[in-house]
Parts: sequence; C-alpha cells; structure tokens
Amino acid sequence: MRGYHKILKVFKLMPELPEVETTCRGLADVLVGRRLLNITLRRKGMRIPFPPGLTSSMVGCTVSEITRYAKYICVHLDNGYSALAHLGMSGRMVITNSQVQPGIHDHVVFDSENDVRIMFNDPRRFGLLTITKTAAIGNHKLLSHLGCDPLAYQFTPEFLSARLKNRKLSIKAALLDQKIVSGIGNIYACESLFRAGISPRRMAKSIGGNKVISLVSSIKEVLTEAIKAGGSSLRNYAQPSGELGYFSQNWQVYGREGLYCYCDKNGKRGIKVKRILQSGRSTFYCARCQK
DNA sequence: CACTCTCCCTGAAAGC
DNA sequence: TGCTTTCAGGGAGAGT
Repeated sequence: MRGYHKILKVFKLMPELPEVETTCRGLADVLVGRRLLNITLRRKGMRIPFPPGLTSSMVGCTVSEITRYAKYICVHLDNGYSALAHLGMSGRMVITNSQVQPGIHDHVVFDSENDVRIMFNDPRRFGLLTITKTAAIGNHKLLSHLGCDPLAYQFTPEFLSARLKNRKLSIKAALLDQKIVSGIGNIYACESLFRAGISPRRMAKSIGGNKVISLVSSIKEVLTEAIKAGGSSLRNYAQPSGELGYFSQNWQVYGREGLYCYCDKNGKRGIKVKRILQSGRSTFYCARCQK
C-alpha cells in the first residue's frame, strides 16, 4: 500500500499527452485570432531560463494556431515565431481574466484581447517556455531528436517493430524513450502494456508479430479515450476558477499496487497488481494478465 | 552506441 | 501536535 495514496495525488497534477492535447484545444478556443497585449515573466526562467526577446517576440502579435508536438504546446504567431511550452510534471495553463492576480506559482502571465488572461502555473517548475522561428520548429534543439508521435498515422506496427529491433532494454523503458516514440508518459506506458497483455519486463526486441500490432492499437486507444474524456470537461477551461478539469480515469493498473487486478473479481484468487522499478520509474502491472 | 543514473523542484505524506 | 525526511515525475545530460 505504500506509495498508493501519494500517487493518487500525482494523478491530478501530472500532464501527459492527453492533458497536453486538451490544454492545446482549451487555449485555442480563447486565443486563436486574438492579439497578445501583454506578457509578464514573473521569474527568470523555469526548467530552462526564458530566452532574451521572449516577450518582445510575442507582444502585439496575433495567435494564428495552436498545435501539439509530442508533449509540447506550440503557440504559432503571425510574425513567423512560435512559442514552445512544456508542462513538465505539474504545469497548467490557467485560463482566467485580468481581475485575477497571479499567485506564487504563476510564472508567466499572458493577457490577450477580450480580457483573457492565461497564467502558466507550475509549482515544481519542470516545465519550460521558449520561442523559435515557426519555419524551423522541427530543428529546434528540444524537438529535433523526438521520435514519432504515438497518435500520428506514421506510428504503425511496422514503425515500432523497426525501432525495437535488436534493442535490449525493457519494452516499458522503450515506450518512455523519446527517440523511439514521443509523448507516452509513465501512466500511459503502464496502461497500454496492460491492455496489450504484454509484460513490461520483456525485452523490446522480443515484441514482434501480433504483440506489436496489439501494442500499437492499445497505445492509440488508451490515448484517444483519455483525450475524449478530457474533451468532455473542456467547458471548465474558461471558468473563473481556472481549473483545468483534469479528467479522472479508471486506471487498470497505474497506482493500484497491492490492489486486486480487475481480472480477479472479488479477490478470490489473490491476484494483485505489482509495482516494480524500471530505469528509476515505477511500473505497475498484473503478472497474470501480462506475459 | 546502448543503456542507466542523476539532477532539477515542490508539496504531500510518512516518520519521528 | 509539529518538525524533518522521503519521494514522485519528464527529460537533458552525465556516467558506465
């Protein structure tokens, strides 16, 4: 049971790919077509320093589009620049209005037309904000090495199979490797492997044939379902409270260490979810369901 | 090159 | 009760 309650708290904080996608859509709703009137940096930086010219490159510009690149939020402007934001572990984009004053963890405040105020809130400051030329966005240091987005059509069993070939690391570690596939976090790696019935301990190179087909569909399904669940709470975005409305989800294994797996109804067979450490990260799995 | 470990940070919960 | 310690996570970069 140790660690279980802790992790339940982490759920509410941790932005993974679906939360980033949901955040992008929420921001797009209020920012696209709007001019940025003022940006206040309330500290020198977060995980990395804010670059010189960050605010001057954005103020006065109109937001043309907001897209997601793996777990990065890309705010494209009409002057050929794009802001890149990463939410890290505890970041949120709080949508509110100019009546609301920033608090201690609101590191950047963006004010746009129609009295919209976005506050980049991040207690742990693992997030970041920087800016780059839109035309060269894929060449940016932070993005250039990233592998395929798991929701892109290019992410196929053939693609993943090729990337896993000859690799001796665990399949769990492989799913978290940004150079292989970019955007699957710890929760969705665990949940996808559970759904695919694959043990997280298996070597990456041993996942082939039907297993890799099942894994790719499981990843896409789990992420898509989570985005859908998040979409239903989108209307919460613009509420004065600024709450993002992180969706709650019935995780099958993540955070369920020591609890009966759902394959063991009523706990009659005593099959419990296990937690192990892989590359310094918690992995949750069911030894009966996942081979 | 392939892979693992360390570090950054804070707040919640455990430990005393 | 209250102070101190532990620990989680994403991802860059160091270390093996």
